[in-house]
Amino acid sequence: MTKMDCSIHCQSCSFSHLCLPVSLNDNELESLDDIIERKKPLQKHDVLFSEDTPFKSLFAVRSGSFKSVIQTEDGQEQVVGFHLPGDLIGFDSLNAPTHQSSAIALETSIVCELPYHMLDEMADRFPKLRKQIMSYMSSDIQQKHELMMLLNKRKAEERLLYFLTHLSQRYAERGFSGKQFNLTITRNEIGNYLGLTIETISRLLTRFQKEKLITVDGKLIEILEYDLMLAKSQGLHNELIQQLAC
Amino acid sequence: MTKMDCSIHCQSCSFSHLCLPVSLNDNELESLDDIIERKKPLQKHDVLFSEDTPFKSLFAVRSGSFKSVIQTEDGQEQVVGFHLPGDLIGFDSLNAPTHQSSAIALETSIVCELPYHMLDEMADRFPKLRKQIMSYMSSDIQQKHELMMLLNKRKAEERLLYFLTHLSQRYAERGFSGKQFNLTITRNEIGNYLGLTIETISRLLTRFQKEKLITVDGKLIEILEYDLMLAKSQGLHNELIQQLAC
DNA sequence: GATGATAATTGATCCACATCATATCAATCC
DNA sequence: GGATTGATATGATGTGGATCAATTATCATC
Repeated sequence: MTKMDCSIHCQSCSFSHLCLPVSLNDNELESLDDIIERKKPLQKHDVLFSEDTPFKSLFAVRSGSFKSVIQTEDGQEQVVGFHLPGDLIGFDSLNAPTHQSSAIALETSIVCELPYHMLDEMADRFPKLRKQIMSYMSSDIQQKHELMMLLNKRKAEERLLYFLTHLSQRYAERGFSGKQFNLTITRNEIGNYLGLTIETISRLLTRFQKEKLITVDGKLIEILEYDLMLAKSQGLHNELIQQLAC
Repeated sequence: MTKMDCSIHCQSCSFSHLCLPVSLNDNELESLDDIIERKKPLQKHDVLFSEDTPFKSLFAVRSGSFKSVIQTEDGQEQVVGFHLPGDLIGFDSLNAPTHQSSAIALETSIVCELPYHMLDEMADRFPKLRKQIMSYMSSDIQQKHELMMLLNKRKAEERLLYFLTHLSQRYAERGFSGKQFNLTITRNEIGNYLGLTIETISRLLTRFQKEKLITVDGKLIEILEYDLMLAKSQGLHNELIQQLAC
């Protein structure tokens, strides 16, 4: 509260309904707000933290977007997540000395830093905060299960359709347009995440456009047939998809 | 404490060092022990809970083993995890009305039931317990990241070698032999988990045996070349593997 | 020990996607 | 403006593992 007035607060953040504040009362929220450190903006490709960075904080995305990547033993990269405003980053490293993944800005972005020792201490005082954190982690685990299914059972077309509809949904939840958005990630990163090559992503985007499911203009994507795309992404048979179209 | 004396306790459990008790003092442990409900043994194929079951408890494996599976939209099954003694099951459902996966016994097994509302309440009184739970969930997330990498970047041979060495390691941690063990899972379930077909698993096991990496006798596996298998599972090139062998 | 049912092996064929090879396009920098 | 670099597109070819098919173990039950 002794900070400069120009600093930004949870109270004024348009994504607080998706973030830790969601379950806190005014009093609790103020305590949380007090421990949060606002950082200066990161530029595209800036590394928020890497696997060498000592684990000291979680981060909440205030604006922009990030990817999380892990390094394989043989030096390759695996994208394990994309983060939009309101998302929390760092849950994979709570019991480790250093971060267990790297977080890299996909565009100019702002994060809120949550020093973990303070958050940890607050979690003991505010049961609701603890529950909220555990709730996030639980959803995270559940989503990874779905992703396992996607990678194991779905073919290229279905994976990319899932990715696009899921992203659309996340944008919509945040008050952005879910129908039209700029990809802040490259086709390479999408492919890496989905276990496909850039060529496959490129070919599929072209095909989806021919099929009038989406329009593509460089990084600008427009979703034309959300319901149909969602159905197709779930491997539903064509007959069933026909029914849906009626 | 008013339970029958014949009931089993955390204090006498040989896997407590891997389970929630690990960070608790005697007093705390007793409180935890008090809320735990011991259940009668489950038989092979018994369902501990399914996706219809209201979420009321976490479960700790006391003996035996389980698989976790999720149902896809189109009715297929996806195995998302295997659980050995000391493991906790149910972290994917903390904020849901019902379980988000099913847990099925792979052999005769015993679980300890941890009623979640009581565990939740205890987590507020015992910071160490809370930290322990969050620590588990964090590791869980981290492991799923590794799994994503495995599914996206590794070919069939590497995936199965990872599975075998990882399983070997987990058995060893629990005081079982890591060199020789009975698979409680079918080749079908291994394939399902690793995104491969049963035929591929079968062929690879035969090949590994010819290459003198393992011996296979039905469900009995013997690990002959752990280090080599681990190196191969990480996609290290043959030259490098040669060096390791020297 | 006969009888199904379930799990595992093994071979032959096929195909979805990777890989390889170029070409195009946009952005940035002298 | 031309050169350079990184992202994208698209065609030709190859292959790892799926799929299909048939056989053989293994296990449970009466």
